[in-house]
Amino acid sequence: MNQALNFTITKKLEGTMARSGVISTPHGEIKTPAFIVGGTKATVKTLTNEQVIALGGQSVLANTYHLMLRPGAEVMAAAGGINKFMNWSGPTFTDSGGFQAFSLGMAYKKGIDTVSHSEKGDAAQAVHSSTQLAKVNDEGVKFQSHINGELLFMTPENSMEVQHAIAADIHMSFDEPTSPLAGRDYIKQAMDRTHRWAERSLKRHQELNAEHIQRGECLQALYGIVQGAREEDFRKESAQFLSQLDFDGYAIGGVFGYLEIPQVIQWVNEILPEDKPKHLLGLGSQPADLFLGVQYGTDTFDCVAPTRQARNGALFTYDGRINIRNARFCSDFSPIDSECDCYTCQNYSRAYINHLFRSDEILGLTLASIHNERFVVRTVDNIRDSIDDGTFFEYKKRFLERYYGPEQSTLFLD
RNA sequence: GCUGAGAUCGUGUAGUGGCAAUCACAGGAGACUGUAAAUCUCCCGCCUUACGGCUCCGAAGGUUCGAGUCCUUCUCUCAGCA
Repeated sequence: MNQALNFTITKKLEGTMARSGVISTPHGEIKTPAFIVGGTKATVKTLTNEQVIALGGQSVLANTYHLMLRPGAEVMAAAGGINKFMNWSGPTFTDSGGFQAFSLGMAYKKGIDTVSHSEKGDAAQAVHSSTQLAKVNDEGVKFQSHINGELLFMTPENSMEVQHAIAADIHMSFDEPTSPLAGRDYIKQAMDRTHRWAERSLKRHQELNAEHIQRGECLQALYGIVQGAREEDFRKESAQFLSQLDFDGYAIGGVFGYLEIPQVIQWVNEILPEDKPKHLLGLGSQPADLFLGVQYGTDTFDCVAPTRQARNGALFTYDGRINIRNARFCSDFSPIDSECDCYTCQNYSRAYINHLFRSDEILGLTLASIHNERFVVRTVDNIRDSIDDGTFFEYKKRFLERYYGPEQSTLFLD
């Protein structure tokens, strides 16, 4: 294919921004909407690729910052790219490392989560913190490695160079997400910087793709990242700015939760080119994210929460989330969810998984991860089907009312 | 039987004359959204929504202004010797 990426919309859901489609990459297709599996360090934590495929994972997303630190860009290049390195044959994404400017910067050890509107704990002191491992300036982000303290400097250019060494199918431009505590002045400053970095990312990306052509290699794709926090004018400005640049797709970044999804995503998706794929960065820790994201035009999601929460014992059921460690599951021999088709639910009981967690047995982490990841992957797959057969709103209502209960679910039903 | 060492929260411990309850484990619950994360937070003698109140260092006495701590006796445990 002489194009890095091809996106075909197969069905639009009337009266909404939702659509189903197919993203074609050199490593295969992604049927969208799709949940992209978190594979930060070129591994889906606790799972083999066979398990990821069995739970329906179409594509994985790795992280440039992490792989740059270890094993390093040279090893990734020498391995022949991430697909060969981790033995994954399907489509892949890499995040640019921009998010670590936030998670290792303003948010580092400060109890700032990606959703809250106000500080909790000692977050108020974050602004004056000297413990943060990332500092941003116009040129790039100065990181102190969270592994060994080594100093490194990431720029849009070297993020792209490392991403091309990793050689995923779809890259992200280098960006700066802002803290939920940031004021409008800083949000604007970071957004403008993100725009300049988008131009620099794109330029370096195009140079690197030209080299791929010369060597007869596959082209790689690049998404531009929209920022602007929860500010309507900034979000629209950001979408407008990035629309004029020749990206293969767009990602919506920043830190917000499901309550802001309808507004934030609608603002930008009404402006971004309709025929390009849209990725919602870091959202999908719970069903409301998925339904709202798709309804307002999201084609792909990635989120580490399903696997992280699984490792910490928080498991999805159609009736809401449970903590499998709770005493009440010690002698509960039913599956995590009796309607779930995952390997774990087909073969193991709540009591057994409770025992594995209490005993610190690593199989528990794997079984829990299979379940949670299958739950979100299947939910997005079912959402796609509901777009194709026109039953999206019925499905959404039935799912969310049961999951959140009649009162809370009214927050997402319109 | 003799000698010695011990007995503090469910368990193992810290505390060696001055408001008892440190640390760990076990236990109870919660959080987690582009992974710093098999992590973090809270509770964990009794009562109390909370504020706070009441207990409590094997048992009983004693010394002392004051004892988990010092003394006496007893009970139990462990080790060694018979």
